[in-house]
Amino acid sequence: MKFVPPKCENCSIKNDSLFCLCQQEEVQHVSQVKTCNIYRKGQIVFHENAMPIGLYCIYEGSVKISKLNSNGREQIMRIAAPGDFLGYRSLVAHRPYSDTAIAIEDTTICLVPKSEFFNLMQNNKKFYEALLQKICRDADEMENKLSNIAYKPVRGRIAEALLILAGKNAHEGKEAKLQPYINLTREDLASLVGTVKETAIRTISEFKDENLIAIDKRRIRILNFDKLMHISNLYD
Amino acid sequence: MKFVPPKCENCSIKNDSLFCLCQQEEVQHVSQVKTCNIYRKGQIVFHENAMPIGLYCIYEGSVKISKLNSNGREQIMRIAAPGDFLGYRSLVAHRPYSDTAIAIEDTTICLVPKSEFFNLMQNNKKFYEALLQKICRDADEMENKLSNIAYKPVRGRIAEALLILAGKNAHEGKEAKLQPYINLTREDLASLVGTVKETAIRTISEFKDENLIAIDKRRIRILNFDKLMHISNLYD
DNA sequence: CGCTACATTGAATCGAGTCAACACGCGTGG
DNA sequence: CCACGCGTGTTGACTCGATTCAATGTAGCG
Repeated sequence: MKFVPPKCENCSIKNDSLFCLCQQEEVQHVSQVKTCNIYRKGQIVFHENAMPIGLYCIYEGSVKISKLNSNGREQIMRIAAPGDFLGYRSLVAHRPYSDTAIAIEDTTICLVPKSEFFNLMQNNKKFYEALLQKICRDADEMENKLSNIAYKPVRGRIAEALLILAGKNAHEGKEAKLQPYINLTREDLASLVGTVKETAIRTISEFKDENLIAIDKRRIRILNFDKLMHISNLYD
Repeated sequence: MKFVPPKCENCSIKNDSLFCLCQQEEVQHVSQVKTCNIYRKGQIVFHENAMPIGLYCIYEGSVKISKLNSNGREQIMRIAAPGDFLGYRSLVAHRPYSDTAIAIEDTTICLVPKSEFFNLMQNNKKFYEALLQKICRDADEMENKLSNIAYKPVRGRIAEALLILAGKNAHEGKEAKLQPYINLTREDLASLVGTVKETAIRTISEFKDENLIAIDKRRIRILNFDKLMHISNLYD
């Protein structure tokens, strides 16, 4: 679905993205060659094994990056929010996507063509290095997540996930903007921490009973960050 | 402990490493500025949170790259073999190590100083790109491992780990050299797949009973690759 | 209004972790 | 040369967190 987007140079989330490292004229050029789409809730942005055609940049909404295993179960790697790039790793490595990206609400996403992306990489050293460092940081986060799933009980993993989701949009150096509430299905939340819907629900109920979170209209709002933080660091 | 190593240009595992992308004179220069150490079994090569001082390249032996969680439990991320580089991600990102590297047998490792490494990165585009792609691939592998630990039962994870360990030294495009046998402690094997010693041992015994592997002197030799492959792809 | 997607709760089951005891092999020192 | 200790491997019994299965509730929407 087509959509008339703002110009990149005026884009409200430009400074939340890596584009904040680009020159005015670079951003203007990106703006000219980009395309912009609305993806409805549940719609696929790109699919595992497909070859990348460009760099996706989320303008509004959110996207889950996940992997389907041969069991048919979904493992969500991360939730991407406005200002986040998608698929840069596959793009940089000239490889097919290793994950699938699916909109979890109606989401507006811009697509910067591959060629333009590589132009930026080659001509803007800062941009290149920031990207490289982002990739390294991604790998580190993945390692942490791995270690967590292996050893941290579900209760701690859910607590951690809630904190991370609430603290979305924390970008390089900038203070995290806190989201007022978390709006993921229980199923997605479960898949994000590597468990099943029912277990996630039970844990959430516990948290509610303990007054750590509030639930209105299925959406989760965090009441007690400190306590959740503590639970998230407990190992049994 | 000091050790007189071969010159890099004559090093037998040069072509198993990313140095195969370097010019003769580049390799010679690396050889002049590198230092070489023997690490005894159990000795730490570098420690989580320390700042990198250079690039480690394994000449002989093997090293486990792991993370200690606050629970005191170790999660092994990967086992590195001759020709593998260590710590490049932290080096590239100018960040402290996110893991600890420990020799799991007596191991000879060369250290290329940071400055020399960055020289190579800047002057040799091929080397740079190969490194970048390696980092991307690492992240992909980590994702797979994550998804596995979340959903694959221990039996499948052990089967997979055995296959990977047996197929070490598979480098870009080259055919994997098969290791005759796997020589990890049960504890390390357990930590690699995210379980405990006892469970790993039980699974290994099962495999032995099913004639999928043989054990002599504690070391594991794979007898039936296909069947193990099949088990590794089973999800319950 | 009724369909559909999502959320919730209970009961039964099971995979895997924990605890404890013991076996084996190897190197050191008496 | 043997005894001892230590690191590692092995096995059994018990426990428990988490998944599975099944039934039911609730909200939003055409």
